[in-house]
Amino acid sequence: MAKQLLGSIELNRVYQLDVLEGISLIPDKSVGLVVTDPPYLMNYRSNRRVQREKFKHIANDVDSHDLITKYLAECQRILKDDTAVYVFCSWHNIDFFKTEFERNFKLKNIIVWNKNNHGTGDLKGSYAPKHEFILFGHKGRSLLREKRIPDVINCDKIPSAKLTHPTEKPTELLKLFIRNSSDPGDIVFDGFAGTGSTAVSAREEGRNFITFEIEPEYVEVANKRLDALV
Amino acid sequence: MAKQLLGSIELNRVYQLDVLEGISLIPDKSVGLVVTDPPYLMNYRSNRRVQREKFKHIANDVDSHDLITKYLAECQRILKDDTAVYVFCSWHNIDFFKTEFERNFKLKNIIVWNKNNHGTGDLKGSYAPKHEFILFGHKGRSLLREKRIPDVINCDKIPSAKLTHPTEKPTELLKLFIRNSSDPGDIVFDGFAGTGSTAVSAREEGRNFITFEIEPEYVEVANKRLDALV
DNA sequence: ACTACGGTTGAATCCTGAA
DNA sequence: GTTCAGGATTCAACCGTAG
Repeated sequence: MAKQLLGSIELNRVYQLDVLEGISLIPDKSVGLVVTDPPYLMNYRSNRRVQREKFKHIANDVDSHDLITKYLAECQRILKDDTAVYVFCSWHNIDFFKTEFERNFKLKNIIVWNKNNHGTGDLKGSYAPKHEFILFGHKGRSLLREKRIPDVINCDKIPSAKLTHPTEKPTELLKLFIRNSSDPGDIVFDGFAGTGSTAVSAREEGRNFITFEIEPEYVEVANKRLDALV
Repeated sequence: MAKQLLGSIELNRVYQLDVLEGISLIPDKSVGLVVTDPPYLMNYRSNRRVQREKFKHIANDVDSHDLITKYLAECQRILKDDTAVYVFCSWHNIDFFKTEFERNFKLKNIIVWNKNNHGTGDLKGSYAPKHEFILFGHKGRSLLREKRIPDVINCDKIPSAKLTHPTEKPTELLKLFIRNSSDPGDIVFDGFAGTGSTAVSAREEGRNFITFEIEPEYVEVANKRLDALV
């Protein structure tokens, strides 16, 4: 297949690049959808030694507020008019993420991803954590393609034995967002690619993608996942 | 039954009073739990004419940020040490409510109330609204009484034909919170009583309550609901 | 195609001890 | 004192296997 270019960026690759460096190469108003899972800024540390030893620490997971601010502004810049944005986050920093999101986009929903299992946490003093949030909004006005879906979505998380990244999101969920807010051939962007779940989802739904990931190990895994699709 | 007093406040009544006026009468560190459903600050107006004509406009529903700020500080003052707080809110102002909540309490969860039916809203451009949030936290450290419950709670909303107040919450949900974070005989506080759902729930769970409501019509309904219990 | 049962897990938090 | 890192702890829900 011939290489497709957008400015100096080649489509349908997982670039090993710092997110702000990479995104600066993308022209204004050129991508059709953003689906992204940035660091939650909560200094995540898995409870399980197996997980701790299996994965690197998550890059930029603390004190990266400024990175998120700049990232969202850049997402706004590169999106075409009348497009959609999906940003994963947890309740711990929902106030910060919502504020930054609303600087750039019209927030339409805080979607709740209701997971099958609940986590650990403060077992005696708190409810069992079972959800994550997805900020959903528009640049301009974007119509949903699928029939109406509620803002609480039940979706199994990936069994830990199959995880390739500590915070990997199910492609089932990502593909739902991609189908619902883009058309075949559109360019989907994710600046925090991890092991490429957004890229894989975009490919499987017949969309193009531009993705960056800073960790070389994850880039390698992402490319293997993509190669396995062909 | 003999009247019980807390300072100059009589327990187990729905007072027709401005919330800040009323709460100022409550002594420091005297109540055991706060479960409250303040105005969401979103200029609520039902889409349905039937609903619009059935209910008065919600008092204090816009430009009451300062009221919420003062209210939460007062809730902090009147709570005993090592107690819990539940504050309903919607995603539209979750950033403001979270910030104000965290000024006064340790936020432990953002509980998602997953309603059975979804609402209307922007049919083509947004996901169907199906949830509300409840900020849950501690003053000091409060242990939950029931076995572990996830932070996504499925609970039917009250059918609109049976609503006595436009934003009435199901007692099933309120009673769950009351059982989980207080003991029989404790005083449950709600400064935005509406038609007395928190009062009814507290009574049914064998707790005492202190509640205020500014709208005389709703106070009357609340008292009828309470009388019907005896 | 069922249920029963034991093993595993979790974007976590608490607690302890060191710096 | 205070912060910080690392190990221990916890249990409802899910998974796989066996019956």
